[in-house]
Order: sequence, then structure tokens, then C-alpha cells
Amino acid sequence: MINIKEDERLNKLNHSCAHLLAQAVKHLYPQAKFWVGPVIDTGFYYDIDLGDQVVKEEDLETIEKEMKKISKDGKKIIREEISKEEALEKFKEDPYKLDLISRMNEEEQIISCYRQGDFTDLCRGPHVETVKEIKYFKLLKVSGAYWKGDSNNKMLQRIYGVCFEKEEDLTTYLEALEDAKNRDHRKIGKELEIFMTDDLVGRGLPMFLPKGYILWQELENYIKEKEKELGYLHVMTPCVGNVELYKTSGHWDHYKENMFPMMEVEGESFVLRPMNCPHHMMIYANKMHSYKDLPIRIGEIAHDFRFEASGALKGIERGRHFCQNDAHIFVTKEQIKEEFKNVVDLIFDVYKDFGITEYRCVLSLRDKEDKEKYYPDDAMWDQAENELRSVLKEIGISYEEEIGEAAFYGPKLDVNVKPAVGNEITLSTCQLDFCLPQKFDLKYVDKDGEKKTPVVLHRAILGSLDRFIAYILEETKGALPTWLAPVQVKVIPVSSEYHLEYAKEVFKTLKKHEIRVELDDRNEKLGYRLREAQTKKIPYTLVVGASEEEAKTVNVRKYGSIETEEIPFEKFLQNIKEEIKKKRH
RNA sequence: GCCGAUAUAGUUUAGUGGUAAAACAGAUCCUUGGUAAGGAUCAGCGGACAGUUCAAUUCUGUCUUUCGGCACCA
Repeated sequence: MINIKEDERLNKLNHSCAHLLAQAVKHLYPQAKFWVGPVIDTGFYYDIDLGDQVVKEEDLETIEKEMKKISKDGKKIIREEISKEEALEKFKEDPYKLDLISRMNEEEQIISCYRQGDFTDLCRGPHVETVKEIKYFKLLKVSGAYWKGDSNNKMLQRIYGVCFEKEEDLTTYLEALEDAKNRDHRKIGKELEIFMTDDLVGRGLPMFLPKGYILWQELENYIKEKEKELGYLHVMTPCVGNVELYKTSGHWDHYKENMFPMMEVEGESFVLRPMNCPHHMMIYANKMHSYKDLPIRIGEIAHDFRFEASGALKGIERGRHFCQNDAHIFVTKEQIKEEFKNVVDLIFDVYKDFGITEYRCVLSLRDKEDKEKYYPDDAMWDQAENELRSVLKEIGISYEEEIGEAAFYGPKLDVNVKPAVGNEITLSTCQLDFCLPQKFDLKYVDKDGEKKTPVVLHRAILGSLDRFIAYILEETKGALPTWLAPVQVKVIPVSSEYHLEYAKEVFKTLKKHEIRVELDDRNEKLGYRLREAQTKKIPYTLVVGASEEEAKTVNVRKYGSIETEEIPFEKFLQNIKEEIKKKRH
């Protein structure tokens, strides 16, 4: 989909459209005060304070009409420059504008405004020449948005829209939005019976259905195999822990808001764990380690529970229970660089297998000013941040640094992707931690016989299995690669009366070779049964009738293709087994 | 959590101040077929709790769910 912010002409057009929106809103709601109206990747929005009034979805049409009216009127958009003093005087009734002016650089004494007819807005520009050029636009949605993005602040009204040069571009864009909705994992997950939710079970607590659990197990086995090859040791730990465990780790202080409330039983207090780092710390502490043992890599497909804000829940992409593909790697300070590189290599090795090519790497660093959130050890932080940075540079992946995004215990690398609908999500993460090992007083005996504290790398490659499944459902639109498909082959006898025996033979042989196969011997028309195999996105459909029975062949149709091929059954069996074994994109 | 919307059959949707419709899926029967929907019959529905009303699925309120955003985040 086109990125509007990065296209020079569209950027200008959308920015001007935001002004047009503001002008229309001012006509309809004279009390309106305006905050900012930036261009974003998907169009533009404007944040507006309407006092006690609220814009509803049904009002968008009225606003659009007013915008069209102003556009037709065709006023010129005129740039005006005034001094800072003049601006302060001109907008003295408008606290939002005053805020914007006061945030400008000391040196900036000249302030530019754009005027169109009866409306003037503070703005750097650039804009199109006249409002007449703003013709093919649509207001998409309205919502609340906190002023300056801070939930302690007042909530303003945000109206989203998009504008194009040509009508057909707008139509194409709106169709693409619809298309994205059809790719949404919540829709596909329901259609293909991957997972379900139920009010009675509870909000944000999805359940995997038989077909979904097959997918789940394949992914679990896949990643565990990879990890085993790399020297990971897998463990299993309980989902409930004594609250003292989390007080020791510091999570109780830093993370309580996101945890289910404490359970008090027989004088003891327990919590549902939001993560399993502390459990793995205790596993490390279970015995004395030598420097020769490090790195020690402890992995777990771990069930965790987080009390996510109700508005944040989103199918299996974000629930209150999820399963992390988690591991904690205990290393010496000297090993940080190499092991971090190993993890990054593993991430991209996995991405290659799944054909994931569109992602954004973020190096999350601490905010040096925020003394409260982050573990206070500047030397450690500096060292850690520098080492991660140097590994990323060495490997040569492009990344962005974000200040203040680090975990309280250390800096991290996040790999983010865009879902079909909604904001960017983190798929993989690797976090450096020099804090927990100290809190749990972990030690290893070094060469010189001295006890030293290791450093920990927290990492998740598939992130959470739940989220990863959501992601690949959207990427594949539900047409999963054969090795992941819950049903890999559908066998359809042309006639259940005459060809059933051979069909059963094919079915049984495939089953014996652990191919996930279904036999459709229902008394339905062939076309009907074929259609169903296609809508369920089954990778291979085998039609068998008289000629196939005679020649011991199968008529193969691959999902998404209308071509068919008659090949010896033995050959098909061999091919599919090889394909599944490869597990490659 | 906040702002707004939303809730009808297993699913996707229609409709109504007088107890509800269709398609697909399901069951039974007929149909015996060559690459995306053969036919007939049957069964199945108003998120919860209040209020207004002779009468509420329909109007109002509260709660809950889901969705779009904000904030938060694997």
C-alpha cells in the first residue's frame, strides 16, 4: 500500500486536506479549538477540542459535505509570516496554539500561517495552491486521542481522513482497506477454525481449536528443534508463583499494573506470572556454575498471563494469556556480544524460513533523564547499549534507535511488523539484563576462582506463539505452507460408489506416512466438494476416479491453482514428504 | 482504562412497538458426478438486567461483548 507521508505530492495534498477539515469543523462547530493535523503513512488526522460536544461517525458525512462546499468555492491558500509576538497576540485566546508557539525554537522569531478564506492555521507548510485541488478525499474514522499522547491529559477528538489526486486512486485505496480487513487473523482464524473466544471463558482468553493446535504444535516443534541445535536446554515451570519471587525480581514494583491481582491463600500470596524470567533465574541458581558452562541457554514455551487493558485486546495477537517462545541466556560480560549476535542470527534465520522480509528493527534505549524507571547503573547501561549497537552495525542490519523504550532492566532489540489492521507489533525481541542476575544473586566461578555475576539475555524469537500464528495467518491469508497446514491433503473420489476403495487406499497410505489427510466421501457433487477444499485452503486436493484407479495415479490440484496434474501416487507421496521436510518458505 | 460505534440461528447478514427473515453450514431423503455451490424436507435465533408500554428483539438506562482509534505493549 502506498505510503502517503513519503510521497511528496500526496503529503502536501493530505496536509492541505487536514486544513480543509479543520475549516469545515470550525464552520460547523464554532467553539472548536485545534491542536495538530499531521500527515501520516495512511493519510492525515486532526486533533480537535470541541468542548463538551462530540463528533460521531454519522457526523463525518456532514463534515465531508462542508469540506466539498469550501473546496468548490476555490479560495487560494495564502502563506503569511508574522513575528512571534504578533502570533502570541493573535492566538491569545487559544491555549493550544500558544502551546505550539511556545514550543518553537528560541531562534525562530518568524512564524508562518496559512490562510484560506475565513480560516487561518498556524503551519510550516507547504500546501497546495488553492482548496480547489482538494477534491478526492474521504473521512475515515473518528476517535478520542489524548492531548500530546499522554493519558493524564484531556481527550481530544481525532478525525482521520485520506486524500488523493485522482478519484480512482481513492477508490483503490478504500478497496485496499477492505482487503486488509479480509486478511485480519480474527476473521481467518474463525473461518478456518484456528481459535475461538467465548464470553463465559473470559475476555482476552482465546482457545485454540483442533486445527489451530496442529499449527501450534508444528511451530513449537520447529522452534525447539532450532534451539536444540544451538545448545538450548528446555524446561517447564509453573504459571503461578509466590509474590515474593516477583518482589525479588522487581516486577512487582515495575509491572504490577499489568498483572492479575494477587491471590491470598493460607497466609501466602501468589500471582499468575506475567513472564517467566524469575523462574529461569531460580533454575540457574539451582546449582553452582563454572565459567566453562557459560553460556547457559534455558528455553521454555511458557504460558504467561498479563492483565492487558481491555481496549488493547486483539484476537490472538494480544490476549491476557499467551505463550512465549522464551529463553534466558546466562553469559559472562565478555560473551555478551557474541551471544547477542547468535540470537540476532537466529531471528533472521527463522524469518528466512517463513519468508518474512518486511520488518523494522528498533534498538530501545533508556531515557537518561528518567531515573525512576531504569535500574540505576549508568556504566552498565552505557556498556550494554554500546555493545548492542556495535553488533547491529557489524551485522549490517538497518535499525532505528528509540529513547525511553528500554525495559527497566536493560536495553533491547525489537523486531516489529505491521499487522493487517492496526499498529505495528513486536514479533521478536532480545533484551539485555544486568539487573535480575544481581537481584537474585546469581554467580558463576570464574577462571581465577572468584565468584562473579553473569549477565542475562532475554529473548523470544517467535515472540509469542499466539501472536506469531496471528501474523502468519495474515501474511498467508490462511493459505498456510504445507508443513503448517492443519489439513494437508483432501482426497475426493469422483463417485463414492465406484471409486471409494481406491480413495480409501490413497487416504490410508498418506495417513500411514503421517500426512494430515481427509477423505471426502460425502454424497455431494464433485464440484461442491472441490469448492470446499479450496475455500478451506487445503494445500493439495487429490481427485481419484476410474482412470486414476486403473493407473495407480492421483489427479493433483494445488491450492490457488486451477491446473491439475495426474501423477503416480507414489510420486505424489514422495514429493509432499520432501516438501514438508524442508520447512522452508 | 479513555472516546465512539456495535450486539438477531453454528457463520454472514435482513427486518419489525404486536415473538422474526434469508444465504451458507447441519440432519434426513432424492440425485451418482471429472475440478468453485443439484433438488426437497426438517431443525435452529433476539448479550444480561432494569425501565417506559396493554404489548419491547425494536424505545430508554446500566452492565457486558465485539469493532475502530487513543493510551499501554510480546
